[in-house]
Amino acid sequence: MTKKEALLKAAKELFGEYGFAETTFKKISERAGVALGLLTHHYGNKEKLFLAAGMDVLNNFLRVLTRATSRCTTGREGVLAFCRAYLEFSLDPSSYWLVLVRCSPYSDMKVSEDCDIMFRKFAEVHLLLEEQIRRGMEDGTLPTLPAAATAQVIVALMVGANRTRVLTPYSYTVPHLYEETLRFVERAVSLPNTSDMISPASER
Amino acid sequence: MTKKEALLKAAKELFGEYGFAETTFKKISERAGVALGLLTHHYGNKEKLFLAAGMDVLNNFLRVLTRATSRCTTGREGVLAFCRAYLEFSLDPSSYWLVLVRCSPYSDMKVSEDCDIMFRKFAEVHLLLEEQIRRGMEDGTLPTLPAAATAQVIVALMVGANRTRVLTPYSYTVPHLYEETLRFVERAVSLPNTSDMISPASER
DNA sequence: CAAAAAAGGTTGCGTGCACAATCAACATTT
DNA sequence: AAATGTTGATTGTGCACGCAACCTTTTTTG
Repeated sequence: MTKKEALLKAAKELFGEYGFAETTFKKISERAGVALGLLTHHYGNKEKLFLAAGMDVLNNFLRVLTRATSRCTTGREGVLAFCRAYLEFSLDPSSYWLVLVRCSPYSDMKVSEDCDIMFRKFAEVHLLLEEQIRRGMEDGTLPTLPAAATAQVIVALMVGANRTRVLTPYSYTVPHLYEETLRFVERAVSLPNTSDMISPASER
Repeated sequence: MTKKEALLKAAKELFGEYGFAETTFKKISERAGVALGLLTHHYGNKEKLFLAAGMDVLNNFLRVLTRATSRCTTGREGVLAFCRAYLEFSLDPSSYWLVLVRCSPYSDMKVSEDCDIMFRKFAEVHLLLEEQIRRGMEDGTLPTLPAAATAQVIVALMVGANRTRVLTPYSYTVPHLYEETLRFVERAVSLPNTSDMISPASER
């Protein structure tokens, strides 16, 4: 591992633990075991460093989601696989997901122009889910829905469930929040079962 | 308005605009039009000031939610009124909702023991929704659901939808996100309509 | 190939600034 | 005359970032 990589790793750890404002150059360089000056040399300034860390996490995230959905045979399965992969990723410590929860252009940091590439990346996440929804409407596993809006609602639910789980003290959270979240999505995108006794015949 | 109140108002404005870290004593006292020293005199330190601001917002929030749900005649209506009131409150600039979105023990700030009263207040919000769900299961307007978990999921959806709407640049958000969010909830808590052609007779 | 030179990586101390919090003096109210 | 409210200059701290010196690797050149 090069020193540049060690710095990025340390940055991901610390941004996730302490948030943007409370993470200092000193802490990062110490945890990475390199000289303080290397930070500005490699990454310019603190904001750019954060951007590098955040984009790294986001790229892995998108890769995982893409892989998870590509394995599904129906649109409905794709949607549920998307949600499952989202929540699973956020629980994996090695994903450094906390970086995006704690800092991010969403709360802590002032949104600069550079941040736009993060939003664009997030837009790709939405688009991926949107595709699954469209697919589900075509293959008949999902009801007729406004695809883009529904995708955004589902992602919003993932965001909220994740924040609740990760940032709220344990004693205030319900035991099986994620499982219940998935069931909630399933119900919200279930087919109207008016033709309950007809459709089972359509199995191949 | 006393100077103490002016300070709290300015604090709510600025915490919401800039977040905790980027809001300074100087900015606050200038916007409030009072001397800098009054801040520590009245509120002790920055964290306590934030706590005062956040709790003020939270108390109004809980009051609004309570009023909105108390007017409903069924549990299902209560749940939907809760959601509508939640989202509406978050859009009202005079509610200073952004304080809780931008700072909050959820992201920016380090969680101290003092923050616990905020979590307890939030727990009351969950409890309020949970009551509506229980009521709906009793009066038959909602299906059988795990009340506490479902309440937490719905609040999570509110959190996420709100963050998407408020923190994401306009160009990346879908036009009617909130309306679609409400429809999503309606579908997720709808009664199984297996007895579609029987129940319409049960109208009074 | 060796010597020289350039380029890039690495060091940690120095600098200047922005900030939270203090404080002593002054004003107003009780 | 005591208590409480109000002032803003001052203080000390912690920080991001600059910088000059040093080390290591690659490139150039006779």
